Amino acid sequence: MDDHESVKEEVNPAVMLKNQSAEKGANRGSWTDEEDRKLAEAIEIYGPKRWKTIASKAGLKRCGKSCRLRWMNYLRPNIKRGNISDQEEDLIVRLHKLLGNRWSLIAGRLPGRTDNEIKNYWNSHLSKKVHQKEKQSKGTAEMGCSRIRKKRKAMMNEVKADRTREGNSSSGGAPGDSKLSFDVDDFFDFSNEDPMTLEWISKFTEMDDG
DNA sequence: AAAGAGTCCAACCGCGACCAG
DNA sequence: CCTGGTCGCGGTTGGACTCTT
Repeated sequence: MDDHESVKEEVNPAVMLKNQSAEKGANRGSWTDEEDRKLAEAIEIYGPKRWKTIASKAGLKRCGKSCRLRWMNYLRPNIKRGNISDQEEDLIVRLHKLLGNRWSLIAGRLPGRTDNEIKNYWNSHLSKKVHQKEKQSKGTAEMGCSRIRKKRKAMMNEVKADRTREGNSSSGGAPGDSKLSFDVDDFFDFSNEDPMTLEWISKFTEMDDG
């Protein structure tokens, strides 16, 4: 397994600087093609689970976590990279309004996109955009749409109940993470909706501006 | 052309949740 | 029920790249 290590040194010297402070024996920093290949092969055999096993079986001096991240954000099949469309961007903004920084949930609604990519995209593009927009369009919210109200109310009640149930047990964790009794997947499942009915999301989120 | 500033994005870290023993 | 191992998530970092002066 010395192969990829030497490759790494050649390929990315900057990484080695980082590695100097890293724990002994573990590779860190950017992944090489060789490492990617080994990881992909191991996942083909063992499946995208048991990351620690995969890391060792693949002969990678990486932790399981790192392998998982690499797979999820880069090597996974059907992954879309870059070129986030206006439609996708719009959806991200709306979902962020509803969900906050729940990047994995948001990513789940955007096929082929990763939470990391969306998070990065938000931090570098959208957060500024949205802030500007918010300043511009203050006080233009309007009410309407009973479906929105129903869903919103149901959601808020659940969140509220969930929080009191939990008390103040956790300090830093995502609030009510995946514990909502309504099915988030169902809630945001737009697959059976025609584009026109997606309007309700739009109205839903607009209500928050008021 | 060079230097500095700003932006992007891959990867790491820490924490909480989950699960098997 | 408790404990240790593992996984998944969100926040953060820092090197690479691009733009501006």
